[in-house]
Amino acid sequence: MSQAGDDIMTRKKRARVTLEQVANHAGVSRATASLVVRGSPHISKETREKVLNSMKELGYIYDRVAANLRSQRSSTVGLIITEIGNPFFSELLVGVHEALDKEGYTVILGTTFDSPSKQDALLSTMLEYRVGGVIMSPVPGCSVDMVERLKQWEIPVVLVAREMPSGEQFDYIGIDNVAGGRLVTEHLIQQGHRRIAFLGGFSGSSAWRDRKKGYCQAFHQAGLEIDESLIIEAPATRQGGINAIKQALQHPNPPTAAFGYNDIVAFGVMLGLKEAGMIPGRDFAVVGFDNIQESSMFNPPLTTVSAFPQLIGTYAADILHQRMNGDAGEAKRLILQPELVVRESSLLHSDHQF
Amino acid sequence: MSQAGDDIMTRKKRARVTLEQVANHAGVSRATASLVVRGSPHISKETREKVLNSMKELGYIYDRVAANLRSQRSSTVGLIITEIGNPFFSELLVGVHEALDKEGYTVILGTTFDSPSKQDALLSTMLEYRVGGVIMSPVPGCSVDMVERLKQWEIPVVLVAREMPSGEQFDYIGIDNVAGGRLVTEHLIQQGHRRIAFLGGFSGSSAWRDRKKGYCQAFHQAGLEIDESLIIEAPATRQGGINAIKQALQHPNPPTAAFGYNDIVAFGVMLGLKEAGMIPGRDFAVVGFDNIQESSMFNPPLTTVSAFPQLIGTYAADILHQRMNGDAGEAKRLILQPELVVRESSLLHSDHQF
DNA sequence: GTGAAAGCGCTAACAG
DNA sequence: CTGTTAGCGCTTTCAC
Repeated sequence: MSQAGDDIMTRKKRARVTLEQVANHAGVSRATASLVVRGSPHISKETREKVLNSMKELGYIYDRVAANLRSQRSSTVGLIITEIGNPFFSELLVGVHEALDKEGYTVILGTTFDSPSKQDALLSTMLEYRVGGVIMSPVPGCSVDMVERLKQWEIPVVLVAREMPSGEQFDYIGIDNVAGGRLVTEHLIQQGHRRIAFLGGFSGSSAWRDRKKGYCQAFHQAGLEIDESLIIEAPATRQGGINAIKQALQHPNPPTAAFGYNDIVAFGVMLGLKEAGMIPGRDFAVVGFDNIQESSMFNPPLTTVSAFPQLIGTYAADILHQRMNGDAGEAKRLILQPELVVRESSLLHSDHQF
Repeated sequence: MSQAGDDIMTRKKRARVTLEQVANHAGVSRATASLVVRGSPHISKETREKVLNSMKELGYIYDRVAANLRSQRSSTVGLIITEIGNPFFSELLVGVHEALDKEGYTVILGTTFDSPSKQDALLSTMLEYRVGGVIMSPVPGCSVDMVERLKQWEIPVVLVAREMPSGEQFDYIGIDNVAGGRLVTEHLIQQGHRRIAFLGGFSGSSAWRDRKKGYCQAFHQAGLEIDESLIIEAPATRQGGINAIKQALQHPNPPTAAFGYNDIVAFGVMLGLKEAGMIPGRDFAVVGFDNIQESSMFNPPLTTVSAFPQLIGTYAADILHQRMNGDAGEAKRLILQPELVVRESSLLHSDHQF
């Protein structure tokens, strides 16, 4: 449960200056010095300056660990994401970090790599470090048990980007994946496509299920039938996209367009097409999901749907901040509406620059 | 110096189970329970199990904050980078985080956005949180003073990617920017270019100065003269690249090729060229630096130099780990050799796929 | 092998 | 406004 593991620790040899030493040096009590450190207004100017001088002179360093222990508070928050490598999450991280930083919180980072046991371990660690709150993107198929433990200790939890089964009790910020899936698929149908593959990602994730739902809705609304064999699960990576499109192309009645679970998959799909001698955006339409920065820079530029990761992060941080300040209202749900961004990868009639 | 700021804190209402309660429940002393928690081998099997059962039953959570306070150790490390938005740093973060995680450390994250005062504040915060070590990429023009404070408290510091003036006392991991700059420039010269702009970045950063040095070396070795007016400083962003190339194109004797300070700048340069009606890779050669993931996906694919950010992160974490375990040897310098990656953006004679 | 007592550096509650 | 006293939850001697 704890495993101190002596080898991972560092012992400080030179003792720090303590508040007591500062107090002695300044000729006041520890309590007074403490008040000065914390900027209390009930301190006379002279005393304050005396103490501040002593602090400077002795090279005093405030010990937040001790202070937090005594006061039973915390100004750290945990951020748990699945993968920093994915730009969607690194942009989300930017939003969270920037907002929390502004409010004076310190961020402890954890990545699960989609492993439930890793996620549990991270949540434990965060509990052990007495974080004041947690922002997390749960791993697919994650059980509420562990996360409920946090709730039990009145540590607010804000979920981002992915929902959790029966996680209605938690605040959630995400985008409308159903609407996003529908937007993308409607666009492709409007471009004349009838056989549209849905590639990459796994059905374990709520985002996948919702995007697929939107995909299906668009088909139904257009009065078209869905060919389940064009829905191919694969890791949400570039390689996953490459493999998925290759499989799709071997279909006896192959698709003419593909909806990648996210932009990374879509990149893979385009690379796979090129390897197969096809030109994405001319011979085959591709769309993605997320609108990460590089999607506009790909060759050809990728049609996709904006998922506003940074904004999600900012909102999540704001809500967490409110919760940590005592807001005990009902669980909030903030669902951003995605926006279709049409680029060349899905416009087969267009001429490319190259 | 501390500014507790009541509003950023959260008070826990429900008290945690303490080790004392576990000890009582199990009918042993606090000290014994503590030994069990830490997996001491000097405990009888029965006692251990009794205690472990009580822990489970009561829902005990180890309090690392209290433990660290008492034992004067720390298993947290601080990671300070300039910007998470830049893929170079997010890949570096991946390397650091993965390696530290494996060793059981917890990472506190900070970003400076290249602001020296922000960097100082972050270092203070990390000190206040009693981090056991710090990995940082110093802001340009950063003074050693603040960082020396850490050294003074025997908190090991490992510098990554950027050096610090008179920072020889610190471990440093980075790439050979001089060699990288030379590689890139030699390549362009070999392609027949004589007027090569060096765009983006600021001379305040050691990486900039070194890359420029390499650029100059290549010119000298080829017996060519350098035109200082083709060296244009600008923010190391896409927009910076756009602006810099526009300025360069207005030169009475404009360049035929550009070396972007990093890949992001190079992307901007290519976008700027397109806006000016030129086609990068056909009318104008562009190379970057870093070889971030998206450089292979750009249109056209970008010639660049691999800077191995993730590897740098991994090495930095390893060295820090050694330091935190008492390795007090001389400051280490690990300089990775960059590798030229030739792609279409610099091969004017090649035919593109589009 | 286990227990008793002391104390890490700080803040809280109350006096004055 | 400032000082006194107690104690956060844990680890560390040092007994036995």
